[in-house]
Amino acid sequence: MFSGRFARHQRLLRPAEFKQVFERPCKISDKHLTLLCRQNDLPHARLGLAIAKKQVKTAVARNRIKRMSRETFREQQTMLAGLDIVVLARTSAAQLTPQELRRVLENLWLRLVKKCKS
RNA sequence: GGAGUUGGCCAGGUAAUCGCUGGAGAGUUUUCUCUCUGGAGGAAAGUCCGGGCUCCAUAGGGCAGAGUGCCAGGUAACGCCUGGGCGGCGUGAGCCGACGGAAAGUGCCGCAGAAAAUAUACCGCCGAUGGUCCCAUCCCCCCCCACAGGGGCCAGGUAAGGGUGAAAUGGUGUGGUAAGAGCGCACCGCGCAGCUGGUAACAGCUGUGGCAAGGUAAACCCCACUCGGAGCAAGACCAAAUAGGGGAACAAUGUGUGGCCCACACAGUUCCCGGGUAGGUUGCUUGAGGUAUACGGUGACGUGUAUCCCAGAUGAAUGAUUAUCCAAGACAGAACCCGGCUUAUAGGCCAACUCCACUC
Repeated sequence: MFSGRFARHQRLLRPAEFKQVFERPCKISDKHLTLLCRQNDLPHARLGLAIAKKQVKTAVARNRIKRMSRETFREQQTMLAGLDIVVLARTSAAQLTPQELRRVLENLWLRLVKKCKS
């Protein structure tokens, strides 16, 4: 499959970093997920996950969304370079199968690049 | 073979590629790269109990509050487990039970029912006894003596019966009576006493008492026993930036008090100290540990020996894709750690036992 890593510096780690993205976001969403993004001054992209317990009840479903987000991010990261992205889940996201989730995410990444890179 | 009961176990497999993360080693000694090796559960869940650990509080005792509640044992401890007793359910293997006290007191008991705690009213039964009235019979001039039927009403007797109800003042039978009643008796039940068995809960037997006047304590309550509070965001350590605190040194420095020096106060520069925020480290996985085996015990479990190290993340790792096999994959994701309980769960496997049918 794809080569491509997902190391520590490619994640949003601190509350302050999340706050930056939430403040002036470029927003993309469908009925399952919402993506927020913002330009950073780095040569690579960074991903943050904010899957609320209130929206997605079981830990298994939360993990599934997080893992799939990371995985698809890892595959698409070259075209996302220079962006800080936060993924938010809605209630319906818990019902998706892994295959559906993958399709939804890949679609969203493409829309995100179109909108926010320009 | 079918139906079932109990206990235990498993929880998709294999291969390739690309990732995440703990540890060890090497290179590089910011940090990254490479190699090897480990990486969710039976419930990790609910947070309902119990304990370890940490900090705080604490002479001792009482009250309040909460919990537990047949007996014995196991355990670090428990509301858990094991064995036993009693009661209930099942043809049976087995299963279920907050299972102390209602002659300390208070409260409550819908509907139905005569009546729901008061031994009495009501309906009903009887009317022997006492009173009264009527009819029949007998006698008749009157008196005395003997014999004497049926019925109504009243006084009164009665707790047997009254289709109800979860529950109605022991049950069944028999004697007894005007009708009845533990009023008497037999058996069963209950209370009390003794003896026997058992560590005990309790059981059995014998004797004795006519039986003492519902239920509810998961209603208050009484009795016995147990319990200090908060939780790993506990707690310990390191520690920027900024502001402020204390101390020391510096000086021909400035301002104020003063006529001036000295001195004092506030500023200045440098250094040190303690508190402490962001952030980081630690607590953090070797433990009431697992596996095997021997011995003790009905068993829960205990003791000895050997052997193994088996997740430790911190925006939070354990995944993705492809191929393939089959019976086509349920519930579900560690967050300081253990022991339980409860709840969710596609299926599959093993052992012991029970009932039914059939064959020999």
